Amino acid sequence: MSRFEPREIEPKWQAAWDTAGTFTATRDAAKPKYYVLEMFPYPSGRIHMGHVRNYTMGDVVARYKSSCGFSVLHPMGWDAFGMPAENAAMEKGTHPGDWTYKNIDDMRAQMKPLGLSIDWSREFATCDPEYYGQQQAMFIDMMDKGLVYRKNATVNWDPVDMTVLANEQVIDGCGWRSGAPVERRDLTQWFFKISDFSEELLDALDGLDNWPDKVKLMQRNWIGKSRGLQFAFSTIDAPDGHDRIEVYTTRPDTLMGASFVGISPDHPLAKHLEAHNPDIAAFTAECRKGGTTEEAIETAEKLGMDTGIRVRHPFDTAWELPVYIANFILMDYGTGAIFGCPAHDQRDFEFASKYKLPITPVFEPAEGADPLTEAYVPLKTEKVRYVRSFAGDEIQTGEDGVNTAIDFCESNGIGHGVTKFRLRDWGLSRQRYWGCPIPVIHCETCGVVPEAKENLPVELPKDVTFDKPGNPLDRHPTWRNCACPTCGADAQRETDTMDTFVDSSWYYARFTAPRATTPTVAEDADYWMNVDQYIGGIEHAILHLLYSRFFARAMHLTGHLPKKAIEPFDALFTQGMVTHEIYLTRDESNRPVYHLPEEVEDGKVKATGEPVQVIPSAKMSKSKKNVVDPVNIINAYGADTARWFVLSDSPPERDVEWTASGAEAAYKHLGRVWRMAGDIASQTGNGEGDDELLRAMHKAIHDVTMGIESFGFNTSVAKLYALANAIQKSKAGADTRRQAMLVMAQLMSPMTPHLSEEIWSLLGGEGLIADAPWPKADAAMLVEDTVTLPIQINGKRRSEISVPKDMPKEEVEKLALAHDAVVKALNGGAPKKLIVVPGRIINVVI
RNA sequence: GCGGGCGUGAUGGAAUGGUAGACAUACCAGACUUAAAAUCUGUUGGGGCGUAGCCCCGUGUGGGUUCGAGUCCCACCGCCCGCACCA
Repeated sequence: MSRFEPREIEPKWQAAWDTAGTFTATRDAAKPKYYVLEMFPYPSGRIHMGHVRNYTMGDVVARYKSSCGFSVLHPMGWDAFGMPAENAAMEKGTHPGDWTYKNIDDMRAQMKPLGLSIDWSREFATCDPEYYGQQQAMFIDMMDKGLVYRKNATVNWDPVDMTVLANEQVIDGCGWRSGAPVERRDLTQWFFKISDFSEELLDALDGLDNWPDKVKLMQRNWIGKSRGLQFAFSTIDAPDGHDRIEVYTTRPDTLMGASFVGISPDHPLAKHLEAHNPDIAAFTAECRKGGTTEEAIETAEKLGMDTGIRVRHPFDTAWELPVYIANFILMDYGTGAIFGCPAHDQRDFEFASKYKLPITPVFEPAEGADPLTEAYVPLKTEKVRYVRSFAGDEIQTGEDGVNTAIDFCESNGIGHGVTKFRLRDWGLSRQRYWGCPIPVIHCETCGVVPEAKENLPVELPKDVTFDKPGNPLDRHPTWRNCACPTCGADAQRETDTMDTFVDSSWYYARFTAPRATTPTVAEDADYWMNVDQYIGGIEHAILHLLYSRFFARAMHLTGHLPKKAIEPFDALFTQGMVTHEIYLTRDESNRPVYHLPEEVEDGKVKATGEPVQVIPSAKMSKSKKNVVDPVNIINAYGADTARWFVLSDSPPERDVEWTASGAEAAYKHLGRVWRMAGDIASQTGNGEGDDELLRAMHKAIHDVTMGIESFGFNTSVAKLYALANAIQKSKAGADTRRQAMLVMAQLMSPMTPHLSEEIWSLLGGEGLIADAPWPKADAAMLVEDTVTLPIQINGKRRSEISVPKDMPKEEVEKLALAHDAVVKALNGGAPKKLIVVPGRIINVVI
């Protein structure tokens, strides 16, 4: 018997699948369909272990569903627009398109040896004009439906490079290349009206039964529906046109604890004041330093400046409150102005403490709370006694208090109750080259008009330079010039391109008809949509998934998707990352020097013998050099080993740490299975314990199937280890062992398809294992005749008894009470309580 | 800062509120071998005792609910993800 040689087996079976067209997805009215999709990759040029894990999981589902009789669609494409291509262009002088397509070729070549059951005939890249042209057509349709508009929005501005920076390019408030402190600047930008769908996107989450609760919860909080009071403070000594400051609050019940009014540095009043007051201008300029992310704003030191303006409290016109400009107030949420109640809001508390503003409690503090060191913030459901309530000193829950306050204010003519959402419209403009051009034309007479559909795609010009920062489309000599599609006069193209999230918000629909000359084709979309199982990283829990949900709705409104597809992903699974230890040594100046895993052996750098410091498990990243290249693993052990390893041990939703010993172990196990199959192939004759082995086999069918169905691939793998052990130990006859081995090969086939095909053909299975129907467990073989029940005394396990499976509860109780350990513990007395959970446990309470 | 998640032996992990540690890794011991590798077999949460057995402790920390908690609730600690221009 020769050795287990994946390098011989794997290409052979991949060729066999190709020849047979095993994975070509076809519309088949006679079969139920199943659409499994993994989040498509960005073509960085190298696949990494995270890809291997993601696509292997999808492949397990795809192959399993195919065996179960579904017509499966399992496609692959490339999320190909984005900044890295432009960065490469700047650094290496290559064109972003050339760089991207080269990377795609490289990655496809790295991916194919994995033996994924992908229908490669449907492959596309989002930077293909055939794809983004259809996206432009949809953009125009969305304009027609009023889902697109322009408005000013704030961007990160690098004052040295004179360019817009992505959040990622802002490091500690400074531009990543220039190092200059970033400023916030307003630009006119394109927006999708996702906020029209706030309520709908929120409510529809309830119907997504096969999405993780955590993702739905994150989306709910992101959409952020709230009920509150909007009202105005009247100002004293404020400039003309600012005699009122509109405020939105979700806690109007704390209005009697107001101690100041805060406005955003971008509030119209602040902007008016800074134009006339150099001190205020200096302060707001200070506030505008740093990046635009909410994180940067919220974690910055809380700064405030008294404007000198005062407002009157709505319930007591003699009560005056100061108006502060504060850097933590967002212009994007509510009205850009708040009232501060330091006694019951921690952030207001810290602000009031810093600027020596009064702290006035509205309700009695909680037991043990110290109002001098922190705010008392009751839960919505918590009952509180109001001591300074305008609506009566009552005990009620916080939520009731809010509603009472809104009612009271409305009936007294102070504002009105409103519902607000935190969700903002989707700004899709990017001042960059390598993206889908926004198909719009600026005409002096007609204004901003969409490009005519017959002129699509608006293709990116190839002749561009990246020798200076900024958008090359802006400085291209001719591309911008065009004729107005409405009046024919000379006009100019929009040079903003689309956010790459737009590209990834509808690719799932495009896979159903990837070569069509319309965005989708009705009958294909009808047949294949929705995606039955979507798999990807938890980092996409909010933005990508929310945008896709919005886009599917927009596509339905514009006639590109059926109604049923407005929630495009029926089931979602979020998988964890692949991590690895980090190895580092220090150079002469004590700076860290990172080492690749293959350069390290026994805690020492192979080349120098220098001992390494080991930092436990971290996300694989190039800069930390803790990456394992799947290509090396496949070359050394084969694809089946890599696939088996990433499915073993760790639950799919959790991070998995790559270890060399784990990969070695996976390889050894597959070799063992292969040898067992070889042994069985040459065996004949009868043995003993056939029934026992068959029971183990049926139990494995049941357990492995359950594991796959519930995304418990690690437990399926464990059950397959158990079955391998059972077959190995069994003395059963040759036919039975062969039968068990064939079933094991089938159960393993979604995970290790090449080895499974090899065993299948070796033991005389019919056709390809990929085409064989999934085995069914015989229910009769799963039932045990007797069960062992643990006996607990006062909740602690003390003994156990074996009873027939169907023994009535009363008889089990009798047996339990007669049991030695129980009799001894009772010491002649009677138990306080006797709990018998049939088939589970007995608990005697004394 | 805000939102979400996770935490179990030396290690990865298993466990519809019901025998904690399945299955693996590592270690140790044995078989085979001149030897090593490979392979096969077995042991292994910690502590204790009168050691065929029995007892105590044990799922990040501290409380709570329950006949019974790794699992549910509250607080805390640590780590991870997201925060709207990274993909």
